[in-house]
Amino acid sequence: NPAPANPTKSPALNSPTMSKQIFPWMKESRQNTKQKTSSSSSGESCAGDKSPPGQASSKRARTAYTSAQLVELEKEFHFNRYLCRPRRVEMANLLNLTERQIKIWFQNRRMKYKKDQKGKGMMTSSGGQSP
Amino acid sequence: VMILRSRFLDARRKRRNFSKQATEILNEYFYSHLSNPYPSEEAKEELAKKCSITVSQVSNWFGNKRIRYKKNIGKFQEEANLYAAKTAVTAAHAVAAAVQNNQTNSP
DNA sequence: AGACTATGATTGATCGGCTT
DNA sequence: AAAGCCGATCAATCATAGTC
Repeated sequence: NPAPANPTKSPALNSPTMSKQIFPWMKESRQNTKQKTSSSSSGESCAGDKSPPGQASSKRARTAYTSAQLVELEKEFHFNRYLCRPRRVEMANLLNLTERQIKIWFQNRRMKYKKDQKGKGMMTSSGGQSP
Repeated sequence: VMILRSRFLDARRKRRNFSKQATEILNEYFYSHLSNPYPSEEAKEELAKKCSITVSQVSNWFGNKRIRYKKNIGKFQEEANLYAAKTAVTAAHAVAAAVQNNQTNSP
């Protein structure tokens, strides 16, 4: 989003009651930045991508994965941090999720793993307290 | 489906609110950069240090703040004005100091 | 004490950039 | 050219802390 050239660089806002604008980041609710002239289902290579009843928006509702699904995914992640294509297809069918969802889950899981590793690893010499 | 889906695997329990000063610092940054409240990695690190929290927590804070702010701008109007005025005063002091400094060692 | 709101954290999913 | 990965962000949701 080309930010509209900001004419007023540093205004000396004196009065405490004003200065509220609607900057670009406050708008657009995602999934809109790229308006191709024509609308079409995003090129998905995953089979089984059910289009929402009817049509309209691709609300991509936040699907809540079941604990069973998460357990399987977690188990697989412990085995391989990365998934090969065949295995992904297998899991997609097994867990009733799309290949895309499996792929995304592993990506997010890797990020989480990395973040966790960051937090650990630096303990001076103090133990945890517990009131 | 599967209500009470986990109960475990959820380590988000035992949360503690940030100190008043920390929130103060974060809000100061947020409102003084309202046109683009996306601190760089370096800025996040600096904020994290000043607030005595982690960089992730700084990221979470800005993420939540942005979403909640845009979701209901009106609700934050008061807060926005408060911090806008605060930073204006700070800026005024800076300018005053600069001017004085300029006068003392000028041609 | 209980309902309601504020707030930090988690996570499924998207966007843009870069690599293979 | 297409597919995958990464890093950052979004947006919905969870669970708890604070307020009245």
